Amino acid sequence: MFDSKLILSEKKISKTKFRTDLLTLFYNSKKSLSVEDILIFFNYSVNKATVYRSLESFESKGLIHKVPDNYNHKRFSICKEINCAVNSYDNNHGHFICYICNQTFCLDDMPIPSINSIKGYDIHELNLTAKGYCESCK
Amino acid sequence: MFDSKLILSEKKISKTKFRTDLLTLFYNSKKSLSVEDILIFFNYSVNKATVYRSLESFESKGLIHKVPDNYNHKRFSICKEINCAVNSYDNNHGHFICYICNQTFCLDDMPIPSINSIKGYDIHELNLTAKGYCESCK
DNA sequence: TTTATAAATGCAAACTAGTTGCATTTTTTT
DNA sequence: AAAAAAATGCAACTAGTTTGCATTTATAAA
Repeated sequence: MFDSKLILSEKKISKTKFRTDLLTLFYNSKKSLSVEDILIFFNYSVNKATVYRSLESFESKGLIHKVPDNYNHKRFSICKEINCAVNSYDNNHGHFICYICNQTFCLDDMPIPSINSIKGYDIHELNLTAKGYCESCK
Repeated sequence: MFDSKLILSEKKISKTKFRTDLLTLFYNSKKSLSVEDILIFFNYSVNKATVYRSLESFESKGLIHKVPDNYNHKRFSICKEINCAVNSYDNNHGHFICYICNQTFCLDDMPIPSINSIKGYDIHELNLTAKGYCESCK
């Protein structure tokens, strides 16, 4: 299992009640989370600026990674790897966004092809995003 | 060559001076265009609301297609196919965004693998976006 | 060509996600 | 227990985008 407080310690992030609960929420959630999802979960008892700042902290320490979102809003998933690539979409796998529920899923089974360059472009990152109907919505 | 007025007629879009010039700009541009790019080109002589509404019109008629943007701003390219998939990124090819100039290029040479489903997800669209350094910036 | 109908435009105001400054509180370090 | 550092709440702000409405321009009908 995971121990949110221990993980926050290791990453040198202050163990406030909110950040501990937020990290636990990420570990327990099978879904990616938007700022709105988080505010709803905490019944708007936390300030949105705090949410944004916590997410930025978690992301910069490699605890969570950005995932694409149908509305181009900020959305994150827990990193399955110990240390995620910082400040970019996790580039190990593709993502899937459902037309109906707008949920973003990590497709661990869909590895991204490794292409280093094409027609003169020097490629450093490659993101693969699928859209359609997820298991519960189709 | 192309005839912007004829194309607007075919798509049943009013042939105003601005829309004709805008479509011509798209046809002449090797680059994708953001709202800001367009405002600059027209020296801010057109209202931004008009730009947004024209882009929406062009996109819904399949004349232009959305491309990914480093800042999540609206950005479009002319459709090379006669009828683009409406209201989505053109899904025939990948896109490349340059770290330096933030320009988005269509990678016609990078076809997107055809995957219909994976692990229970019903895939209807697949977008591939690369980032790195473009020819002029590297 | 004139008339009427529909679509496009400009402007200002509104909307919304996200950010920032600052005073206060909480956590960590010593 | 005291000092230093980090996190929080709040309000104000930013910037891209959208909307309502009156006016102008383009299209279709007579």
